[in-house]
Amino acid sequence: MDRDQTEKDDEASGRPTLKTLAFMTGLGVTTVSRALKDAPEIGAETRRRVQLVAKQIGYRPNRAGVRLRTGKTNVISLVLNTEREIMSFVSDIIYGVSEVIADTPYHLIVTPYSRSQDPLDPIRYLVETGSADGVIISRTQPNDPRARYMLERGIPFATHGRTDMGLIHPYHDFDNYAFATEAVRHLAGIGRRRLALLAPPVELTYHSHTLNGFTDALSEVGASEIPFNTVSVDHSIEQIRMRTAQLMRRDVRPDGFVSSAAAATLAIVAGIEDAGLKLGRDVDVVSKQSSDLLHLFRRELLVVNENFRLAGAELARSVLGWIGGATPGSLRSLSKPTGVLAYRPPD
Amino acid sequence: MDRDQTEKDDEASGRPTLKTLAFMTGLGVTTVSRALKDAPEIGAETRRRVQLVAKQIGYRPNRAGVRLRTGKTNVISLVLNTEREIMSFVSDIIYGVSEVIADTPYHLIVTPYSRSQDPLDPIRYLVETGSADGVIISRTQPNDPRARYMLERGIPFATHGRTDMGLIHPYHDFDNYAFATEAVRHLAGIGRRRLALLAPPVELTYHSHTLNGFTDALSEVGASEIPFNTVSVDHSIEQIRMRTAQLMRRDVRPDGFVSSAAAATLAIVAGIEDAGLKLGRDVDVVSKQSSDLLHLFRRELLVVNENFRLAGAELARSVLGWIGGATPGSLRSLSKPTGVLAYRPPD
DNA sequence: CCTATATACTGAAACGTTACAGATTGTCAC
DNA sequence: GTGACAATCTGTAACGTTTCAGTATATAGG
Repeated sequence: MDRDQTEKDDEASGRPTLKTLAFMTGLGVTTVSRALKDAPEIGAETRRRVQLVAKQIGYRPNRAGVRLRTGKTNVISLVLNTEREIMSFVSDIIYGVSEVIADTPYHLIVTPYSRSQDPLDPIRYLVETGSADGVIISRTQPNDPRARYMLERGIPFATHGRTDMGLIHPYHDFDNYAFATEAVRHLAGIGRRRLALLAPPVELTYHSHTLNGFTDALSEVGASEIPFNTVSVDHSIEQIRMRTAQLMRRDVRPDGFVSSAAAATLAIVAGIEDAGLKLGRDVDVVSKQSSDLLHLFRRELLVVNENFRLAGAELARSVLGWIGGATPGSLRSLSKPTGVLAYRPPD
Repeated sequence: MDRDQTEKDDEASGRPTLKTLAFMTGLGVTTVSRALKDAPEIGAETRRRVQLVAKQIGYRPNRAGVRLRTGKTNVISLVLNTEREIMSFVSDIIYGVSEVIADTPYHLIVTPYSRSQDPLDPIRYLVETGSADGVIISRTQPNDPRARYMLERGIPFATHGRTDMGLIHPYHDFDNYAFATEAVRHLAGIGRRRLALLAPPVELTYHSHTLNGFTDALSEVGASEIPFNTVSVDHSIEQIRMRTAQLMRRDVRPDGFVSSAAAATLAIVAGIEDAGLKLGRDVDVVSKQSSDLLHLFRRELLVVNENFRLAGAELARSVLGWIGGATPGSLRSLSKPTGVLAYRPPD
C-alpha cells in the first residue's frame, strides 16, 4: 500500500523532488538533502550515490521550496531608472551581470522605477518583500539614501559609482577624475586653451569627480574654463544641441569640449556645426563612449572608453561576494580609462 | 497560553502573513485568504474588514508561498542573446515590458544565452524548472524550435517577430516589408536607380520580409538591385564598413542603400566615405533607427523609426493576455513604420 | 418541530525544502 | 558484557499559501 502510493506520487509529478530521489535511493528525504550539499555526517559512498542519481535524473532544487524554507531567493536585482539610464549602459551592464551569474543558481531581475517615483521606492519594495538576496543600483549620489537604507537593513548591494557618506560598501566606478584630467591634458596638448565641460547631473557623485578632474587639470595646464553648466548629460539631445550652439556663437567661446556621454557628444557636435564652426579646426571634443561608434560619427572626435559590461560583471561579483560573506570593504573597484585615442588631423 | 504563543509568533516575524491577518481580524487563515481574493462565499463586511486591515498593515502575499502551493511564479522572462541583440533594443524592450507589468504582481527576469549555446537551452531551462509564467523571445525564425517547444508544453509566450510554421502564437512585429518598400520608393523618388540592401541575418524571419519588400518595390519602381549579401546587420561594424567600401569602389556601384539597423548605417556611411564618395550626392541611405540619433550623424540620412519600447509593451501585454486566458490568435500585432523623414538637400 | 438548504466560516493537508531532535548501528575501552 | 561515543541515517515540523472537505448557524419549507 505504502509503496504503491509513494510510487504513484513520484510518477505523477513531472519533476523530480527530494522525495523522488529518496524513493529511488531508498534513503530518507533528509539524508538526500544533506548528501546533495556535501554535509559531513553523510557517508562518502551514500553521498556519491545520491549525487549520481540526482545528476542522472536531472534533479534541480525547487526554488520556491528553498525560498520559503530558508528565505534565500537566489535573485539579484538590478534597479534601473527607466527614463535617465544611458541606453548602452542597460544592455551592457545586464550582460556583464549575466556573465557572472551564469554558472550560479542566481536569476537576474530588473526592477525599474520612473521619474515620478522616489528612487528609494523600488529599494524599499525589494527589502520589505525580501525579493532579492542582493541589489545593484546605479546613479549613485554622494549622500545616497538607498545605500544608507540597505546598509541599515543589512542587505548586500553594490553601487555603480561611489558614495561619500563615510560608509563602506561595495562599488564599482569608472575613474572619471582621471578621464577628465586626461581629456583636458590632451586638449591642451593640441593647443586648446578655453575648455567647456558637459558634466554629469550635479546630484550624482561622478559629477564632482569629473568636475574636479577637469578643474585640477585646467590649472595644471594653465587653460581656462568656459562655463557650460546649464545642461548636463541628462538633458535632451535637443537641449544640449541648442545650448551648445548658443555657446559657440558667443564672443568668448570654447575651443575644446569634454563630454561625459556619447549621445550628448552627438548633440554637442551638432550644436557646433549649427553655429557654423568646424570640429577639429575651430574646436576639439573629447568624449567618453561605451561602444566603439563615435569615431564613425566624426573621425576628429577624441574618445575614451568606459566598459559597462565590465562594470556589470564587477558589480555582480561584488554582490555575490558580499552574499558569500566577504567583507564589503574588500569589494570595491575602480576602472581606469583606456587612453585618449590619437588625434587624427583632418585630411 | 495559546494566545501568548500566537502573538509572539506574529510579533517575531517582521512581515505580516495570512496568520497575522487572521489573528488581527479574529478569523481563520482560510477565510482571510479567500476574503483577500474576493471569493463569493465570504460575507461582504468581513471581506471589507479583512481588506482594510491588510491594506493598513501593508500585507503582501509571500511569493514563495504562492509559488510553492500553486506553481504560479508571477514572473515573465525575457530571453536575450548576449552577443547579437541590438543595444537599444535591450533597454527599450525592457522598459516597455516594465511599463506594462508595473502595476501587476509580475517580476521581469532576464534570461541570457550566448553564441555558443543552443537558443533552445534557456527555454528548456525555463520550462523544465517552471521558472516563469510567460516568456518573451526575440530573433525569431521562420521555423522556430523555441516557439514550437513552448507551444507543445503549453507555456504562454510571445515572439518579437513572426514565425512561419503554420502555428498560431502571440507576436509583435515591425512591418519590415512596409519599411523596405517605402525606403525603396523614397530612394526612387529622389532619382536613385541602383539600390543595395543591408539585410537582417538570413535565419531570422524578418530577413525575408525585408527582402521581399525590397525586391517588390524595386520592380514596382523599375530600379535594380546591387547585391550586397555578403554581410548582414549581425556583422561587425568593421566588416560592414569594409564591404561597403569595396562595393562602392566597383564600376557598377549602388546609388542608394537600405539599411536595417542604425549601427550598421554608421558603418555603411563610413564605408561610402572611405571610397571617397559623398552621402547625399553620390548615394543616399535610408535606415531604420530606434532612437532619434541618426540625423545628428549625417543630416542627409533618411530614417524610419522603429519603436522598441512599444514592442516591449505589446509583447508583455500579449504574454499577460495569454496567461489571463485570452486566445493566442487575438494577441498578435504589427506596427507600421512611421514615415521616411523628408530629405533635406545638402547646403 | 424537524429537515433541507444556503451562508459564512474553519481546520487539515499539501506544495518542496531544511533544521531540529532524535534513532539505530557499530566500535572501543574497561 | 556494559557504557560511552562516533558515525550514519531518519521523522517531524515549519516556512506561507491555497484547496478540500468539512462545521456551525440561520433561514425557509413542510
